[in-house]
Amino acid sequence: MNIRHLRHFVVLAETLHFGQAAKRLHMSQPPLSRQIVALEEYLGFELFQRHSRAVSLTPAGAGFYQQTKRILDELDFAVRSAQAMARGERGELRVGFTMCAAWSILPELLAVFGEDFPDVAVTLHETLPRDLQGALLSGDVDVGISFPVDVGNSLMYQPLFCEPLCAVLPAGHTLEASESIRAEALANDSFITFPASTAPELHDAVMSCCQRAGFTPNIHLQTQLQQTIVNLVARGLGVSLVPDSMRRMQLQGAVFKSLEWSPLVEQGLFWSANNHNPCLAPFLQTALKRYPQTASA
Amino acid sequence: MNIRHLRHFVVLAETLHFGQAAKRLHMSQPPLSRQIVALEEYLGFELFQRHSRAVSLTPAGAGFYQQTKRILDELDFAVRSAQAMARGERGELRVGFTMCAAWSILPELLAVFGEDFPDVAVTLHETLPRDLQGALLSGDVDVGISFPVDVGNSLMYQPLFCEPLCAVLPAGHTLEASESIRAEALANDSFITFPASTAPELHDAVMSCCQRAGFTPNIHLQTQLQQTIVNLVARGLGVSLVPDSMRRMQLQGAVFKSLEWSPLVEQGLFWSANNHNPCLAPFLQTALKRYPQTASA
DNA sequence: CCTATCAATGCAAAAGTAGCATTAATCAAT
DNA sequence: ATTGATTAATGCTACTTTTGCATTGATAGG
Repeated sequence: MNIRHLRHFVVLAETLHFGQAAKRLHMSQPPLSRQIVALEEYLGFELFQRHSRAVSLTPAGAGFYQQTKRILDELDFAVRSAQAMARGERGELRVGFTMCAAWSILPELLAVFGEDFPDVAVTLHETLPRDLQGALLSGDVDVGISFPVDVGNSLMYQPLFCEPLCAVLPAGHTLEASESIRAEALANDSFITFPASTAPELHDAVMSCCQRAGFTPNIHLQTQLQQTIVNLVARGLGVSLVPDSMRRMQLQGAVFKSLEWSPLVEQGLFWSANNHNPCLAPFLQTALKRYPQTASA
Repeated sequence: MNIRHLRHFVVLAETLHFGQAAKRLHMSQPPLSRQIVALEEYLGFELFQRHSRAVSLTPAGAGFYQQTKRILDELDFAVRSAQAMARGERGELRVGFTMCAAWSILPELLAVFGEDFPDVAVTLHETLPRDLQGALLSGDVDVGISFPVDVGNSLMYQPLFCEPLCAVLPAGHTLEASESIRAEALANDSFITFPASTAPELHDAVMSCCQRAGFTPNIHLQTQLQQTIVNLVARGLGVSLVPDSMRRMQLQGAVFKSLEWSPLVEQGLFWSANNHNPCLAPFLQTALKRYPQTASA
């Protein structure tokens, strides 16, 4: 039994005329007759009743027609669906990201990707920057969004987005009224930061910002997440320099101030060169389309 | 694309080893390789990743595997189901029957048939004896259960069951206490009968019963159905002779009495010789098995 | 560096499938 | 009743596909 046999059978069942069915199948009538006979012999029962001048379905043939038509449709759908999966237009994509990405580019990336590829199911995984590399290499996630971290040779990186730092102060701070401030003005404040190992690149940016302003920050408290830092600042426990996108976190008691000068902090996409999830390429492409890279580092 | 391609693909997707898959498919390894390549070329994407020493499914291949496996299972089921339909073990059977059959052999026939052929959906159609022939010839029903009526040449008949008549009297009738009665005793009662055209054979039986007893029944009321006759008798409107199986109609006010002599009334199966419903033969066979015919007219 | 394992390829035989021409059967119109 | 037209089946040959055997190519492990 062949798919062709079945397709021929379906057409014949619909036309009930060997000649016309053969025409619709772009073949001559004799082979169609033979195909049907062969199918009947394989199945072990008659599909059609050959009356003198007319052809009609037997009851079993009619039942088989309904099933066969449905199954052929499902097969066609399965083929198209698998082809879409191969093109990455359909499937699953697991995205690992840092909290900072969640406050900056992640929502926009997901919105744009979801518009272009509505049939890709995206699973989100909050990840600390230092865990991202392992998650990518072990295959737990397909793509990561984070500050640049040390990449092994099988990990790829594509920068997407740069933003300055901004200062976050507790309400009532002497600088609350200023439009924008200089980092120097915070030289005597107590700082809330995070361990260098959590996000080296961002840590470097904060430190270089202070160094350029001629002071070493007076570190009072350390935590992991930027959003925790903002929370602590809001409770009056110190000041900090955080990525500008953290402004979106509108928290009573926390005031964000632009810096007159700040290094740029970069975020981008990481992925494993060994990952063959076909949804990965479309995601990278969509991300680049949304955040075009003018030739820079 | 061929069903064989798909079956080969499914086995390979399960073994992930060309050699073992080929063995399970009772073929050698090279044609299997070629089949898979051909399938991949037809589909337009890779189903498997060929690593140095291992074979693994691509994401699209994994999706296609699930669909394909399900579809092949459905196809196998459709084939078996259609084969069962061709054998008459599955399908639909429309049974036309008279009210008298409903009171006598129909329930037993349906019970026996339902046990042997649980997957045949039986549709019941109450029919007046005179309408049965038309329903059979037009294909509205597949088989009829009735008294023998005039059969055309394309209508087949198989007798199944014979039963005597019995008398039905209103409660309080002078014969109420008798164990069994002679028809002569009803010579002066007013009779409730039915038109000869409704069921000629049964009508003949009633008339011949009275004739043999030496009287012509004094017909007071006529209706179509035996059950209506019994109802009218129960309301004291007369007496009647009805098939013995009508005793099952236990109606207050109606008393059934055996006759010391009665002609036998026959019921049997009718069907059209042109009807090719495969469920018909199993039904006839089951009926004959339940009501075996000792060689008689 | 060699060997074992596994998938791919070359090639010839076999099987299956197609089309053309023709036959067989039956209905419709003389 | 006879003829003609229509429709499905059959005979036959050419072509395509599929198979198995033998072999090659590639790679991981000893």
